[in-house]
Amino acid sequence: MPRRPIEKAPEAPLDKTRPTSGLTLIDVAKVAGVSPITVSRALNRPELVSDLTLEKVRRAVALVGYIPNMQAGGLASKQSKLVAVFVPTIAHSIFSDMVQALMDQLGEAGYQSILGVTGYSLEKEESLLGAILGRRPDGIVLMGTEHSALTRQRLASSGIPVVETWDFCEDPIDILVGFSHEAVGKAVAGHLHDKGYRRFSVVSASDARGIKRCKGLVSELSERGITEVPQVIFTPPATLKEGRAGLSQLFSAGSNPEVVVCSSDTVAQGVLAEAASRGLRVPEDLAVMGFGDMGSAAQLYPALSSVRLDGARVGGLIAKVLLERFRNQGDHQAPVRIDTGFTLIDRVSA
Amino acid sequence: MPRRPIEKAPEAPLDKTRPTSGLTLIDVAKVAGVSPITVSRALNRPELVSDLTLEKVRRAVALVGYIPNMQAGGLASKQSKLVAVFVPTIAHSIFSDMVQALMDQLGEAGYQSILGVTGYSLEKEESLLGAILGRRPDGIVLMGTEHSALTRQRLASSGIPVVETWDFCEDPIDILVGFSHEAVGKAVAGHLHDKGYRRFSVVSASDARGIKRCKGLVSELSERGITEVPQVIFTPPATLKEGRAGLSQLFSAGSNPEVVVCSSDTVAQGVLAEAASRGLRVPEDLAVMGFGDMGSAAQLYPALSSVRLDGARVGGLIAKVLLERFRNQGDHQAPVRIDTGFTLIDRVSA
DNA sequence: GTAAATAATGATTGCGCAACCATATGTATG
DNA sequence: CATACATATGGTTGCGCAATCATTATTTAC
Repeated sequence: MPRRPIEKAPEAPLDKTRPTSGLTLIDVAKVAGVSPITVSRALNRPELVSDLTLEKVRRAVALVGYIPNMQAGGLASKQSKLVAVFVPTIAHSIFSDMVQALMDQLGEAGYQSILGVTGYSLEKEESLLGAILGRRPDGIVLMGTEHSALTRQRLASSGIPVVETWDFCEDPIDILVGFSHEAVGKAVAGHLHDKGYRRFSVVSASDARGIKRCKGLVSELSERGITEVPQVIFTPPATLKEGRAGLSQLFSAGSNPEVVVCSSDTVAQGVLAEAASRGLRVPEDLAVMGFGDMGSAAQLYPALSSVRLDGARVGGLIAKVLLERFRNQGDHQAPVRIDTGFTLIDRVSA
Repeated sequence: MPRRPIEKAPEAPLDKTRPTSGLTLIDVAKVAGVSPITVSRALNRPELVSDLTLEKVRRAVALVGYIPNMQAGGLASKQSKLVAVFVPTIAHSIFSDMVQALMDQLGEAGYQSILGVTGYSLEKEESLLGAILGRRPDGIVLMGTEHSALTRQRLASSGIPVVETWDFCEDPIDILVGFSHEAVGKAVAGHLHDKGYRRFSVVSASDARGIKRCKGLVSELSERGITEVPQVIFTPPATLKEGRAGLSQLFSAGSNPEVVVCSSDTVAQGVLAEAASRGLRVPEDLAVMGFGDMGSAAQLYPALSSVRLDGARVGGLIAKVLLERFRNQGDHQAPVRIDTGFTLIDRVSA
């Protein structure tokens, strides 16, 4: 192993700190007997290099165990190959299918994801953004369309492709891939009303999107002549516990609902559990409607009616749009607004 | 806003062609009227800079909206401030509390996390590692202690602090923070046996840790004279569906268990659902034991007995150990092996 | 009052890589 | 046979920053 004689420090301390990581293009180039830049090309644009050279380089890379330093590459090329993804939470989340699909597909294209957990707080989102912009991500994905003024301003002026998702609005920052929560609320109201339900109630988290769905529901019901909709609104995160407590609160407030519309399947599970513990039959005594159609909804007993969002599809769409943007950098980019829609899933519970 | 005319740059043309990302230390330095390196110091080691200068720099940073380029900083300082976290899945996962706590605490110390989703596959883990090592993370966190030979070799020779977690073994790569799954299996067996159960059965995912728990259970039962333990082993991911199917399979195979020990609370929920659909009373007709004590366990009806792992605490411990390592780089590092233990939670279901 | 220590700032260098341009070699075209 | 023209490779430069050393005020010690 060639030791580099340095002008000072004759007793160079054994660098046990960084064995493999000390390797550079130059080391590989020496072994392969080509110039460093040829090694770079062989790795990044192999079509520009002759088969013979390619083979030599590949052999050398494998021999010395070289792993390119993406920090250096990114600095030189101004591409980080990083996408920042902001989610409210990762625990038991309705977003996880979407995030997983997104990460998978970005990963296949050589992009890695850095996750920011905002805890449903716009302030947290803002401070996280400050930290993450330092990494110069090639793209940013945000849940929802509500952001602080500074967040919006920074994002807009950053020149980085931004995707807002899991909601819909008229004035997105950049790219929009999502669905209307008001429309979900209205659709649920219409569907349940058509099935004959009249005494509605809501147990919902107080996050922006839950509130929107609730408003949509109330508005549609009101058009159908129903104005009394008792609601229990709680602070996220949504857990079974909130669901159980929610139903209890409704009863103890004197409500006598036929159907409880919940802001998530998890909340609905809590309502189901509470109903079971009170000996209520579902849906005869009490109907329950979920949201999200997580895998569990179909498997519960009784099977939970819900609203399917197909997170994996949404995640895939986002990845596709982003990768498209990355490919045509500089070109004029047509604005992208995709409504991913939703599907009512009619099962036993409502 | 008091502007101080400095000896140079009277016509410093703020180039608005590049949004925010074009700004460098030099731009800030010009505005602040100091040298670039002083700006760097003011941001990274403010204690070395006079209050007056600090103020000038801060004002300039805010004025121009400068955000340091961490790629460049990392290249120069050989610190990425990045921690790679490998998880089998992020969806509805038992790991999410741990990951969230880990990310939170690392984030407070200025470290961001990059997530790798391995899908319970050692090959995927290996290929992801290849991609992620290119980022030169300052630390790596892995679920479990089973890894491919190449993964182990690469990690060991990378010189990067590695944490293996959520399991325990005798020969960790580097740092180990976890608990013994065999011990969990034995403890569950002992506990249920003491409560009087004799006809055991298992519904478990086939992941390495689930199998270990199963083995521990069987071994302890065998010491207590019980040799017949029907098992249903399925391929991850674990969902309610697997739980329902698992119980069905047990019955259709002619088993008549008193208690079903499950590899996760989610599976247990599935078993509960299947039991409910068959009109079985829990625990009178069939007892059910979960694993993980996710928030939902206590809220189910009937409340689910389980094994608590306290993921948040584990995540916090990992962050603490890692940050400690980062602080004392170069010094000799004592090996770290932490057994985080577990707690049996006795509720209604078993 | 001078030497020594401290505090505050600046100048230079190089981290590892890709963009850009320049330079060989061939290979078709008339 | 010369001009164009593609194919393959190398040289040089700079990305934005922090480490290292050098320098200048400012204070302290005796």
